Amino acid sequence: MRRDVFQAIADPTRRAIITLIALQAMTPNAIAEHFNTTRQAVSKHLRILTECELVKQKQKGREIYYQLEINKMKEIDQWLEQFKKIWEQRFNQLDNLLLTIKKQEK
Amino acid sequence: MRRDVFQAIADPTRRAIITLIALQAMTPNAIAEHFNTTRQAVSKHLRILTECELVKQKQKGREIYYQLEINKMKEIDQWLEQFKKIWEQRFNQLDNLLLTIKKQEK
DNA sequence: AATTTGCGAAACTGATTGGTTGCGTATATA
DNA sequence: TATATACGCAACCAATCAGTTTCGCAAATT
Repeated sequence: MRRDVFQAIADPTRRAIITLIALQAMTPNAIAEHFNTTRQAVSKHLRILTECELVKQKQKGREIYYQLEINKMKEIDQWLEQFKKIWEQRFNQLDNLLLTIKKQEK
Repeated sequence: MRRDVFQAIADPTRRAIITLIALQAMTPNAIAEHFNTTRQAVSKHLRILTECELVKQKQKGREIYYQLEINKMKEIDQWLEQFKKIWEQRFNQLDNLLLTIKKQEK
């Protein structure tokens, strides 16, 4: 089963959860109250986020706090790196890609 | 139906296609030859990529070249911005988030 | 000790997805 | 003009997914 960071952030609810717990670890119930959804639904999202190591659990009595593994978010940034090179290059210099396409078009 | 950039890059094949056409516009057949898949499968991915405006078509006779809309990739970067602030802050200063959690733990 | 609360896990369901096959159309070539 | 090629689109199928319901367990409260 594919379960990586990109799969994790594909879902808007999961992105909202990530943003929510980025600054403050929270329990599934607390997260669910922020959206219009049930604890179980949130719990499922959290499981996916945990599986791909975007989120970490912290047991505190019978409560479980979920906190963002911010370092994992860097993976997305690293993947974007290759495109950043392209768009920065375009900003600074002649647009080589368009030139290539123009040539193909004769 | 949710069809945004994040949904688009969730699929590994689509990420590969994006990387492939980033520097060089290509036809569906040419793309398919790069992977072990059929033109139709690639075509479906391209349709999704087109729908969320990550990719643009360029008709050239009976061939259709697909080219990456690199500007759209910036949207992902913009979303990451909020987390970049956090991880840079952590690198430079005291880790406020962990402090908060520690406090919660008494 | 009994009840409530917070939670994960499993079972189920309807929606969505990725991929294949087949068809129709337009361009190129013979 | 007949054939081959490049392609999009629609139909189909098996796999997966998101969300709900139900259950059981463990910690907290009474």
